[in-house]
Amino acid sequence: MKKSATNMHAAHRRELLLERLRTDGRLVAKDLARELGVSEDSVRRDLRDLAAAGLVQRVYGGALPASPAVGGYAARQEVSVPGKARVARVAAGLVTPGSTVILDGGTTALAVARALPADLRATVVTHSPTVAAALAEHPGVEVYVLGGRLFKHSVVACGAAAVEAAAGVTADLFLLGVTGVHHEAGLTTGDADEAAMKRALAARAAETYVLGSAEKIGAASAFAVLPLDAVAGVITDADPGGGACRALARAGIRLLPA
Amino acid sequence: MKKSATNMHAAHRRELLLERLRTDGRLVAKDLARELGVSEDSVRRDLRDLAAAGLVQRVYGGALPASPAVGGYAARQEVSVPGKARVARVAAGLVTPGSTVILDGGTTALAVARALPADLRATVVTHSPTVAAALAEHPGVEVYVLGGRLFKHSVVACGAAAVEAAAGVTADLFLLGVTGVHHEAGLTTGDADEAAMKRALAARAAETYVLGSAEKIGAASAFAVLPLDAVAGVITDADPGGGACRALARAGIRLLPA
DNA sequence: ACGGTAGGGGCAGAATCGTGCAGGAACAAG
DNA sequence: CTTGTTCCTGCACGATTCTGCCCCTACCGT
Repeated sequence: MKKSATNMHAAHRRELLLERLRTDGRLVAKDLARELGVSEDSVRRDLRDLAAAGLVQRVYGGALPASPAVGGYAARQEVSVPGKARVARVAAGLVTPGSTVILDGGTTALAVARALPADLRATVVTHSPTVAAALAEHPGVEVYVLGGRLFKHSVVACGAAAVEAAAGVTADLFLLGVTGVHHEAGLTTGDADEAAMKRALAARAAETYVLGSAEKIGAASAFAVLPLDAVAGVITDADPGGGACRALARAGIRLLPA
Repeated sequence: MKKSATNMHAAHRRELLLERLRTDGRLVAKDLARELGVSEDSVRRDLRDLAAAGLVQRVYGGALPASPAVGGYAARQEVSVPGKARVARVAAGLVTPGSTVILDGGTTALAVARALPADLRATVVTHSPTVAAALAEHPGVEVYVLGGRLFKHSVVACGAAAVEAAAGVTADLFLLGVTGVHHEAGLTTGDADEAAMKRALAARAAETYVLGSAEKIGAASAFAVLPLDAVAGVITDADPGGGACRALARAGIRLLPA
């Protein structure tokens, strides 16, 4: 059962590699090995063959798109921000095998779902249909969807029913996506119901980490989700020396570089 | 095992394989053998013949779509069967403005979601994250997602929690997707939990219509969902003069041509 | 220059493939 | 109703492919 899914066929794995290349703009052999659940040798072999076929350009430690144009047309539905992928990869590393994780909605959380190792055995709770659909690809991950009224803008379940459903959950970790991480305004988002939902989720997890790609740092939206000191840390690819980051550091926030 | 389901002819099984390929984006010989109840050798032979016919691309351990372009993530949600689109259009026409509709999971239901008029004002309840995400594009549709454990194969919420969540819903119409519409076996699907969920949804709607594209008519899967006389009708693009359709008509089933 | 890391090749085990063979069911002809 | 044919299916066997690990060499960063 899990055998067949773990035992990814070479051809299919290469399809994934190419798709991944379009998404991230580059391929790192080490990460790929971990996330696909195969040895680095196999990834190396795949990259070698793909390079031989002219589909990728081999570089030390990984591969790049064969032609610069190939990497560009990725923007089908999401902005291919490499920083977001890095944040997602670090966040995925926080997920301990066997643990229960609440995964927020939004494009960054979706990237986290895709960055989870293919053979990871864990339980993921999410109120995002999009994230849930993505996790259907991970045979070892038990997925629980929280139901409720769908908030169309970010495609997540919100409202009283969703908050109530969240109350029945207990998790080790919550990976929270926001639109603003500000040293005074704290963590903010653009919708009141969404903020309440995120708050309810945070209350059900032992630890909360914020997915804070660079463009979020120093920004503030309309509705407060949580104060900064309510979370265990912020995962970000922003320049640690930048003003916004220093302000956060002064506020005693733990920053995890991505 | 039930003879009729196990003893399916090779031709029919290949139809299932092709549909499965469109759904999953890949075919794994081992899984197929287990799920279809035949030996791996037979699956291998089918894959070999399909590859010879140019319908699939053979790879080690399974098969991929013949054209690499249709194998990606996007194609997985694409409904490439024209008949399915016709069924979906007819089904979408059954949705009255202002009414409340329960929409099932699966590729056909997804096609229905996309076939709904862009300016439709209605309420849609679904246990499919994929369908919910698609409906986020419809600003006039109020979407309620039913939560629960995610059944990975068809990407729908199932289990006790989902059934319980469904109990709180009252709808005018339920558009039900199944894998088999058989004059004796009734409406069937491939998973027991999924069958229970569909049953729970049918109980909450005043009327149930079945999304029965041609390849489903006359087929039977392992688990019974409902008897044929429990539904108001079957929407299908199958030949009304065909044997399977005539058998259904003899059973008193209302067939809506698509 | 040196330690650490990545790449290439070989090797053994495991999984998969292709083929031949025999049993059984469906079907047509007698 | 019986018989012969055809097709499908499952099992067994050898051939092929894939994978992970080892070792050695080449390259990168300090």
